Amino acid sequence: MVLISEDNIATSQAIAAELKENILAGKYQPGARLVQDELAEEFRASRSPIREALRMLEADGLVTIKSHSGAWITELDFAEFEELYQIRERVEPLMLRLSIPHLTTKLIKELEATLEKLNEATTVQQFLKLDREFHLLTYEGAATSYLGDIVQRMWNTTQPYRRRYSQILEREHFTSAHLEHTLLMNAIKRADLDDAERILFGHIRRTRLELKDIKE
Amino acid sequence: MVLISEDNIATSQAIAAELKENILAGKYQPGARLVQDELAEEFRASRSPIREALRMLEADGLVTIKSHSGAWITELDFAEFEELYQIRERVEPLMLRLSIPHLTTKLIKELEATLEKLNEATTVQQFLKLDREFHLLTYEGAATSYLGDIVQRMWNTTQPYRRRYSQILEREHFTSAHLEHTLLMNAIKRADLDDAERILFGHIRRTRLELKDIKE
DNA sequence: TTAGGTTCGATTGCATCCAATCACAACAAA
DNA sequence: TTTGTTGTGATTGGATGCAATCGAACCTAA
Repeated sequence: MVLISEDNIATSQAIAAELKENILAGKYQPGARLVQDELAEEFRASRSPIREALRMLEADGLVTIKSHSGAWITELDFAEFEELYQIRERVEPLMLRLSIPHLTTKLIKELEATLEKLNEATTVQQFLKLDREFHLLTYEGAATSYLGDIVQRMWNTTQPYRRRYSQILEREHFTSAHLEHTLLMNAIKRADLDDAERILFGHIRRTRLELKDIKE
Repeated sequence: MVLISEDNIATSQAIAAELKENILAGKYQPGARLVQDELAEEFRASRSPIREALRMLEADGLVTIKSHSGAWITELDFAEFEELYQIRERVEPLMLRLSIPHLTTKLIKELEATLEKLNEATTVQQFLKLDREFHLLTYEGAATSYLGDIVQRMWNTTQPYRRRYSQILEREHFTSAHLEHTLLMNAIKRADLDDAERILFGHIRRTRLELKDIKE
């Protein structure tokens, strides 16, 4: 009798998962080449599951495949980065709206704990990690099948760039973020859907514009 | 000297493209099983490119793969269908906004021609085909790298269901659509971004709600 | 009858080998 | 120099064979 249906994961999926971790952790630079043979050796597998894993990561937006040529860590120019933020502005408020009514008290406590740690973060590293954790937690209540994928994908592909750009952000940015996070938390606790949407929209939009300023 | 860089397409890509056409044309019912061996025979290829093609279609949302089990034409329950429409409401107005400023006069003429044909459509088949054509054309000016994929993906996966549900829509629905399309066309010609966004949002939303009514 | 276990055919997943393609360097011609 | 051509090594793409896995029918025992 099997209690937990462990869904016998294929090795291609395991490889994809591990590669994904590595990429998100910043092991590879955007634009870095991924050679099938090298990966095969690294993961002690043949090239077949590697190829499949690369296709999966392509679907996640982490890797870009060019036929007969190779695979690279996805690289964004600033226009693409900006585009992704514009999509986030539209899409994440919807996800938040769908999530809030189903947030359990346990999740809300978790959220508050994360927010507290986020406010005490001293390094940019910590800030980014906890910021991601906080926002994705606010979406936890949304039982979606597509929206969640889209949102995750955008957080994934923009990850290396958030890291890169955040280094040069002014202190002001972080205090604004801090205030907005607190407002968002309150709106969530009040279950005020419209207000929460509006705050989140503004939060993402402001970040986009500040990053754009840096670029110019 | 090669003038058109024909980007030597791998057979896996060709297979993916053809399969995609078939699926969108309704050759397979949602939920239909896709067996690798059968497809391999049909396309006179081995299973390797078939597997890759299936992964690509999975990324397009057209196919759902379950490990060690098989691939099926993606099937949506009504909740998922509704979710996709809610995403469309948020995302397509953005795409329209990014598109309008770059629409050439040639494209606008094409749009008007399509709209005219759309208004004269007599069968549901024709209506669906031209409706898709019209809307996707309005986005043609947007030079996006991600948004376009997302939007296309949603039109793709909901295609069989639009076909199914449209059969039972009231005449009223089509007259509303007709009016909204005309308003949209005018807003586009005026390059009135806000108005265009609003009309499109309402258009998608109304469709979603009418389809929901049918279901109940 | 029904719940649980077992077997077996069908199908997917992976490894290996060979073919196709590309990128780059070396060379030739203007 | 610059442009075009040709070869060659590295790498990806595809075919094939075998192993792993699933699920459904069949059996067994209560």
